[in-house]
Amino acid sequence: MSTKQQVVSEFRRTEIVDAARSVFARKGFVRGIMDEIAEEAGIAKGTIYLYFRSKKEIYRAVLHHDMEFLTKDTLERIDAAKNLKDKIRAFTLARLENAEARKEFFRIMDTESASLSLTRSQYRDWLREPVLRLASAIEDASRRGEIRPVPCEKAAWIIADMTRGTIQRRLLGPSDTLPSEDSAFLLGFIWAALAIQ
Amino acid sequence: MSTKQQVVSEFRRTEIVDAARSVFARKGFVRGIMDEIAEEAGIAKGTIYLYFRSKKEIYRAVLHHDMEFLTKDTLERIDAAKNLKDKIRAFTLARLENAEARKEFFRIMDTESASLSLTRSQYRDWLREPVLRLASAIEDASRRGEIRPVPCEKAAWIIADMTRGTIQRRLLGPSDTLPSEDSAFLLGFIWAALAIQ
DNA sequence: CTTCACGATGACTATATAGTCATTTAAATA
DNA sequence: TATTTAAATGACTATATAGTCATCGTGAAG
Repeated sequence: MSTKQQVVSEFRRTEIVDAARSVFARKGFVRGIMDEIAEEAGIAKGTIYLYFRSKKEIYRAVLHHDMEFLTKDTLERIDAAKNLKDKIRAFTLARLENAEARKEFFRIMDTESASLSLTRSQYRDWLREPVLRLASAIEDASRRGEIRPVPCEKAAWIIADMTRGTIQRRLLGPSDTLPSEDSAFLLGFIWAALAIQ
Repeated sequence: MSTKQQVVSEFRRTEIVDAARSVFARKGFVRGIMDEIAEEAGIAKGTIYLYFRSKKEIYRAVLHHDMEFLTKDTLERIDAAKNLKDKIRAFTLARLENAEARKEFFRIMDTESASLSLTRSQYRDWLREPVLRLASAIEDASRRGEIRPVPCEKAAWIIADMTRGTIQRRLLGPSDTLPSEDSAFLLGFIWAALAIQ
């Protein structure tokens, strides 16, 4: 296959995935119908099936692409931070800012679930890596006596819970706070819980 | 309408709601089909439509009934507790224990979402009342100087977030901890964050 | 015992939509 | 330019399932 064809093919796939993301965010998996995705992508329905086997495959492509990015970004930011406090801030801020920049994707994650075997438990799998990274940072800090001793994995998970909840509340309506403000509040709460004294 | 008929009618409705809860918990709203609900209830499909207008109405009946109970139970337990610490424990424990006792319902809440206009934002509406009750308890304690000053509503919401996340983790697989243990961990974390010093 | 009333039934209909494929259109090649 | 090859199209098919309704069965009333 020539390079040019590959480029065109990749372009079509991206077009379709973008349209699908928009439609799924508005309607969910079941009510997001192929005709609408085709219309939004500006192509005929049959064309979609030249690039994807099924509706499920498109859905997976959307989630996989966006999750890959989010996970990568979160991990990089955690790793770039030097101390635990900054790593926690990095985690929350990465999630909050990405949610702001990619509302459609987060709306799918927030809203959608059971439509496929995918998603809810799949979501946890994606989340696991960043959370475990946070957990080991907590463990290190705990061992060094920088924070009080806590079950590090449990602590990491509830940090993720608070962050997700905050994001969901932001998605519900136009929020009057910046991601950085929400992140600061979370960090304040979490750090108070972890700090010695 | 005679009392006897009312009793029979109420019995049928309960039968149907119970079957529907079980089916929806396993399959979700879309894939939970009426034939299966009828079979599980041990009646013909047509009979269902003598007691409910539509599939949506059954779904709503399930959620409404169970949510009503959960909200009531949570509020009662919060109100029964005297001090803030006990109120927070009451909140988390009420949710965790109910999740344990009514896995099917919580599985619907956890899993399902976009299928209807209902559910995700509906869920927040139901949650709001207990959370606000918690928020005002936090405000009282804060004013009395029993805890350090915090934005009470935000704090209440993230307590709810942590609780929900913990429940969802429990639902994913058989958990090796008791609800009371998870509640204790959450309370320890939260109290450390709120306590003075 | 016969008739009536009404809840129960399940085969059937109406509808929505994922996925197909014969045909058309455009691009590449000779 | 003519021919071949591939991509794009959208009307169509196949299927799933929510909801209907003519019919049946049963218990109560007369």
